Amino acid sequence: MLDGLLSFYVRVFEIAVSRHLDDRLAPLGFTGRKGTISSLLLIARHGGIRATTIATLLGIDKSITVKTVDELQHKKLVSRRSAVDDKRAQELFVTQKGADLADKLEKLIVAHSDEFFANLMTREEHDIVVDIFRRAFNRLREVEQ
Amino acid sequence: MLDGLLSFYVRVFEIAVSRHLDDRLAPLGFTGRKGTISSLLLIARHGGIRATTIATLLGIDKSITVKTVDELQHKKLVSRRSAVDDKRAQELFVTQKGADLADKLEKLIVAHSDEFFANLMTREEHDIVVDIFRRAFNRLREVEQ
DNA sequence: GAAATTAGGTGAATAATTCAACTAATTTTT
DNA sequence: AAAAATTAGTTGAATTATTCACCTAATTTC
Repeated sequence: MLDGLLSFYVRVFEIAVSRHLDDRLAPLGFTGRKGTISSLLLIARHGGIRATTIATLLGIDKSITVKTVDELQHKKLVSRRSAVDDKRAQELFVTQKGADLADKLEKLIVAHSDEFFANLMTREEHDIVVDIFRRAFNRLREVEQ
Repeated sequence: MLDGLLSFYVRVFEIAVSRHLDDRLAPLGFTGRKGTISSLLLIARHGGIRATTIATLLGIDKSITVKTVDELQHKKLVSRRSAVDDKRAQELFVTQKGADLADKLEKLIVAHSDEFFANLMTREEHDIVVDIFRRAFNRLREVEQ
């Protein structure tokens, strides 16, 4: 019944994978709302990215992004700089501390994701799913424009 | 960076697919917390299922399940009946009204899931992913026992 | 039969999300 | 070029969801 439903699996795995990541992160004392890590990594890799871009990329409300960035800035991981070409816009950059943490987190998260799914599917299956999802994700972002 | 991460895609698609379902459900005036629909469908298809089973299946806290069932019962969609073999346990059943709603919802959700992903991947890709996830899901539930 | 575990449940604390509203900057219209 | 509409970021309140510790009663385990 819920058996052939991709939406169901996406939900269930989201819950399970989040829990797994929390377990991995707990020893590091890292805390933060759900989109915090994704946001930090996005800023680390795309210096100058804007809050709105993060919001549309992750599919969340922009007010959440603002709160997330506030948090990251308060921890001195991220800085805001107003854009020269648009004084409304704030460009986001990681600090050195933020860059270091992003590197650490990225390694940890790649390991976590691989480990979590390694128990559940073969490497080939994993790569097939990633490939399909990657293209689907790109299409999703096009559609939502 | 987040690019090859299955955990990332699972999260992003969970957000997007939930939103899509909410849009589809809104006209029907159906409201309920996140696991409400999954719970109702599980009870409809597996009459006599217990709250704890739902909780472990969906990977959520049992207190959430209790609240969800309270809600469903209050709407006269579900009834509790204490099990003969274990007086602590409550077996869950749908009422006629619950069964009707479950049928309606199931059709709607299958349509929603198919429609959502049809825009993002081919039918073959969809079926490949479902197949992999189905087996992964079964393994996940084994592991968690 | 005592001790430990399990099912269901409660309620308070915490966290996350939504939403409407606001300012200031920018773009579009007229 | 002034007026109108839109956009980026932000705030705060209301709502919703989740976690957690704890409780009772029933059942197992020892």
